[in-house]
Amino acid sequence: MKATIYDIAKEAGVSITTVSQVINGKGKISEERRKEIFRIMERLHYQPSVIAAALTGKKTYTLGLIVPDISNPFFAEMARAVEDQGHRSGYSLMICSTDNKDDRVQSYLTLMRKKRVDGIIIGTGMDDERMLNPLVEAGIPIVLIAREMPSQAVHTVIVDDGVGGGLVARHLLEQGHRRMAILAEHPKVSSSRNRIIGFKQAVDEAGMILENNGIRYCDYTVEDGKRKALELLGEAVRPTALFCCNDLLAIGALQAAKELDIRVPDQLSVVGFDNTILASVTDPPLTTVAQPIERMGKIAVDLLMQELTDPSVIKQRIVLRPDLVVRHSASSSRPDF
Amino acid sequence: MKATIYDIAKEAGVSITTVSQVINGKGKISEERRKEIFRIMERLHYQPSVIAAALTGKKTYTLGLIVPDISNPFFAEMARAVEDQGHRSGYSLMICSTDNKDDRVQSYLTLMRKKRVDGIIIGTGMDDERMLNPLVEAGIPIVLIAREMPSQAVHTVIVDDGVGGGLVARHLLEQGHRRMAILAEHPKVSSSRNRIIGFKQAVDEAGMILENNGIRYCDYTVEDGKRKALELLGEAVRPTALFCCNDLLAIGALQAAKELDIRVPDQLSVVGFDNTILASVTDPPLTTVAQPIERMGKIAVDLLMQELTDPSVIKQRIVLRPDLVVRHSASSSRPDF
DNA sequence: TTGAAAGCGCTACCAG
DNA sequence: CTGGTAGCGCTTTCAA
Repeated sequence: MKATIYDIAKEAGVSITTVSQVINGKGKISEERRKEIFRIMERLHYQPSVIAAALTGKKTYTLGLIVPDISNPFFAEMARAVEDQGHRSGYSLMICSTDNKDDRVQSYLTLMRKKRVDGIIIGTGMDDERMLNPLVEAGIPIVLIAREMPSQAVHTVIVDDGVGGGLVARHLLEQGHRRMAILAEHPKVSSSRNRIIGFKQAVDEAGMILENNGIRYCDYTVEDGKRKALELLGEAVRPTALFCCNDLLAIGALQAAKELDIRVPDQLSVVGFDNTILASVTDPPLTTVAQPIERMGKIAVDLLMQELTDPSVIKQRIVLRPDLVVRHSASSSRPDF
Repeated sequence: MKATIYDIAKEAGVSITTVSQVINGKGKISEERRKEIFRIMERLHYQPSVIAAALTGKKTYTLGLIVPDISNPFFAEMARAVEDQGHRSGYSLMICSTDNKDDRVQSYLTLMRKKRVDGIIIGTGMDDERMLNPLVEAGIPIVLIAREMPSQAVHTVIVDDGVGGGLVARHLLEQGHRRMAILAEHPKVSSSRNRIIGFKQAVDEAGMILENNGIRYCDYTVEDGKRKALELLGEAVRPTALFCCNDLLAIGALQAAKELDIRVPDQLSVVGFDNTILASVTDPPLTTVAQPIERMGKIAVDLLMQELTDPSVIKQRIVLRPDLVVRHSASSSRPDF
């Protein structure tokens, strides 16, 4: 059977209290005893049970990360950043992919509560934001990453999506594009919404007009991006530029263009968002907006740690600045095509 | 404060035993009481503590997944498959990225023990395989995925790497390639080793010779793949084909070729391995070997579940067949270049 | 059908 | 410095 704290205590001829203190580096134990006890723990392959410790009112040292899909490079990179930063403070990471389905979100949220995670980082959207209420009321530290939910009093770490959208619009406008369409995520996704708002606003400011039917809402997949891009590019007067609200959609757009024998960037400019590893390997390499995802993950964890230390900290909303990464998928408009 | 089983019991005017039974669907409780108790749990926002349940000798319903890097698409896809299959049986997933560093592997392995996970899926290599001994001795179910460790009596799910290497060799050979070099992972990685062995064997069988200096060992990154490819392609008589032991390295090779103005596939053929999402978006799209990663993740979890149910099950070694996915990065050798 | 009581392994508080 | 003891929230006999 597994060794317990009792076994160690008995073997060392001390009380479990002493052993406990040695494990946690608390109290004052003679150096001699301490060494001896460590030796015995080693010999018996003893591993203190985090479970039992957690039950005693302490922490589980586990953080939950809820995202739409961990196999999506953007969220995978986010997970890595969160994992690393958490690990530095001794926390491990439980990941949950929701596919943006509310029932999965709900089921995972419930699970996190049952498992008593110390904090939750949420990078997924949900139709009904009230799902979070029970957790907030229960005082579980929560931070939203790359998402916003104004209705909830929780920490938030985001990139300024509006600025990002504006960056793209101005870049495209500068190159002479006038007919620009958008491949958006589902309207319920705030980040996507804000990117579009920023984009439109910059277009407005330039005195241009973006036609409404130039927006297509897509699932978070390459396939759907391709499908919707095909629709957009199949129209009589097709756009000369496509702003895609994430890299996956942009890749779909690239594939659609290839299928229609439309050359990128000569005949069509495509801009993505996120700057995942994918953007650097496409043909042509994707011009896209970079989110400082590593930073964001780090900050999200720090916020959690802060709240864990002092539950009364005021909720913060941290907005990072996105950057336009110019590669080769966008160039000047060529009206002659 | 959080509601406990006592609160529910008191509120319902029954004993905690009854509540416990209702929660777990055990014992015989009158339908009436059952309903009433469920109603109260709902009203008090009660969530049974998995922690407490686990302490009582039951399971934690948590699985550990240890990989080199969750932000690497191959492992991210693996994680997703494992997460989904685990979720079906009520398990959640704890992920750990080791960067292939033994001290990180060790630290995570220890952590999993302390957290009493019910099983561990290992997709990372380690220099010292004996690190697993304590876990095996402790009877913790372990399954190796996309890795092998003959020295350990654990379940293993892999793709037949030798066959995969052979597939690549024959494909390249058929197209007339004779000077072929290899971008390999670290020699300690069994999968990479076997791919090379299979590749060489097929070359042998064709009566050809592969020069030894044609192998470069790389870190698991695009950058290093590029660096080593640059070396290989900078030689006096450069290879006409590059077999890369994973897609990341293949992308590095693609980038190196572009930098040297070597056209792929006209002047150089590049073949990858893994068939991650990356392979479908490169320029040109990558010919690569597909591992049925979803299947593998599912099987790995099933094996764990099996062992959890019956610890005496005999350890299995499941070998899946890889497939060559022909895209556009490899074509016939053109000796005139 | 239902309840009382004995832990699970560990921490924290209070004595000594 | 070190030990005793009371739980933490839940499951599991064993009785009733």
